[in-house]
Amino acid sequence: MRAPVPTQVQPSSPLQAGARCGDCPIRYRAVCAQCEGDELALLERMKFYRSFEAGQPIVWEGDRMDFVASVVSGVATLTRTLEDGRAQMVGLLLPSDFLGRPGRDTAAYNATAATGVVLCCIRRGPFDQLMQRIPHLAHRLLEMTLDELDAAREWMLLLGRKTAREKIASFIAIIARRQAALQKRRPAGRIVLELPLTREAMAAYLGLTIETVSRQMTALRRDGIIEIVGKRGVTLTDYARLIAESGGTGDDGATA
Amino acid sequence: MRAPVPTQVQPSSPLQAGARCGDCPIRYRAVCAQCEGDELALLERMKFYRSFEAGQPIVWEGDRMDFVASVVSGVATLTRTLEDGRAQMVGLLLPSDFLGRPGRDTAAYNATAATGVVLCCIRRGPFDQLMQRIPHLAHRLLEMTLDELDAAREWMLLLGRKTAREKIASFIAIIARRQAALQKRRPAGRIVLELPLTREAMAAYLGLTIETVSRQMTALRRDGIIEIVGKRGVTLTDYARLIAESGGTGDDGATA
DNA sequence: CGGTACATTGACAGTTGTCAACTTAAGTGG
DNA sequence: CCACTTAAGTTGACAACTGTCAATGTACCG
Repeated sequence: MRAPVPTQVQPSSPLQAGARCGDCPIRYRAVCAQCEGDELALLERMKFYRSFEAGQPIVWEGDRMDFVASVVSGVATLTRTLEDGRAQMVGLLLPSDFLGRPGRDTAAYNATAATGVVLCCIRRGPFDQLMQRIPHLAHRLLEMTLDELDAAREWMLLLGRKTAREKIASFIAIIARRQAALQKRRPAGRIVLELPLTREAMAAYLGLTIETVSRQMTALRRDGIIEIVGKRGVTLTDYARLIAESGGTGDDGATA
Repeated sequence: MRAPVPTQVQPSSPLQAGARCGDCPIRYRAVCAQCEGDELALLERMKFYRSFEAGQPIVWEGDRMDFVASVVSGVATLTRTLEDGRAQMVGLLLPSDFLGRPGRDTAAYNATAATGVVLCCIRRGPFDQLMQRIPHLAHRLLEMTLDELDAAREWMLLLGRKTAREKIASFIAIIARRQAALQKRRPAGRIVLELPLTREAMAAYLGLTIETVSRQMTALRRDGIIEIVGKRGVTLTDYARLIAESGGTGDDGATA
């Protein structure tokens, strides 16, 4: 969760600095999805990119946050912490997901780059104004927020009622579905995956300890449900079997 | 969770059928809060009330839902269920909270009246159109949805990381805060409460069993943190002491 | 080819769930 | 108004699951 290497890269990106919105990989899924023409041009002038290495903090709970952002690539996590240090992940941000809250100037969560992450940022003040002027923006953000709320509720079901084994199976299924969606396929049969989270982050996601995550991964492997490749690699022998282990209600509920 | 008595009251209300929006108790907190004049008049013509007795289902997961609604009075719950019947509450709707999702025609959750409930309803089709025409509506709904998302994330922290004792203390604190807020006070010192949920519903809220809820309530009483009155009554001897038992991060995170 | 962070495994303890019996609060009808 | 009925809540004994603490193993970096 902490910067793994002292390589303190400053989070301003040289890469794709001048990339056109039209070429953006998240063009039709992000908060700007419904914007066209003038609206998009406005956004295009205001946007700037920031990059983060795996493990780097993006913002810390309580910090001033003077921008909002869309995840362009990579995976970021939102985490909430109890006074004594117990931490629970409360958001998993994938490409096109939105970070920050319009009208709020301090971060409510710890945001961390789980993998290398590129954000498309806009200063909060100007963005708040755009929200007033461009109904498409507000409308799309509402839609995305409602989706996130659905996902959070699915996640609550997992946290409150699933066993450790079901939690692990559910998590792997979520990653499998997401990966299939990127390739515009339905998940089925044998699937090769790369988990975007460490065991520690998985534990934070699932409300478990690292050790329990590890043991249940081993148990699923022993039972022939999955194969484990390196630290991050997982191969499903049969997607349907994994789903059967996940405790049901596995419709989709994954996004955020 | 099921209708406690066979008194099958049909959920159409005789009460306040013609109540004016101007007199509405949730006028300045509900989705219509920012509407005035013409906008409010539009809503006023379209609204209708429905009442439910404690224990009655409002809508069932997968059912067609042809209206959206605001809770005018009482408490409703949203619940998600696993195939084998394990149930987790995922939403607690208090007066002014919104029920239903614009643009979605089937319910995603089981909604149940925890107490007697009055809903102010609008048919979904017309409401969706109003969302386009009245920016205030969409703006307020976004704001409310973002608040609900925050609350859901606080709830996830509770579900994933708090002990049974902390969960109970947190829940009582949430109810105490809400009640204090209604009376425009800060919660402090000795407080007399009525819990709006049965032990079963509390268990569903907290990701526990009834028995564990009961045991922890007893433990808090034995330790002098609370007094238990009838089935629903609780008296806090000292709000600060309760908070100390709740595991921290008790800022607010309660609403939905 | 090490070094190091990450991951796995084991032994044990503690918390919560399960099953069952019992108690109490509240509502109903005599 | 009280006894009765019934659902809701409590308590106990025990089992199971997950967490804790500690040691060991192993991918992946330079």
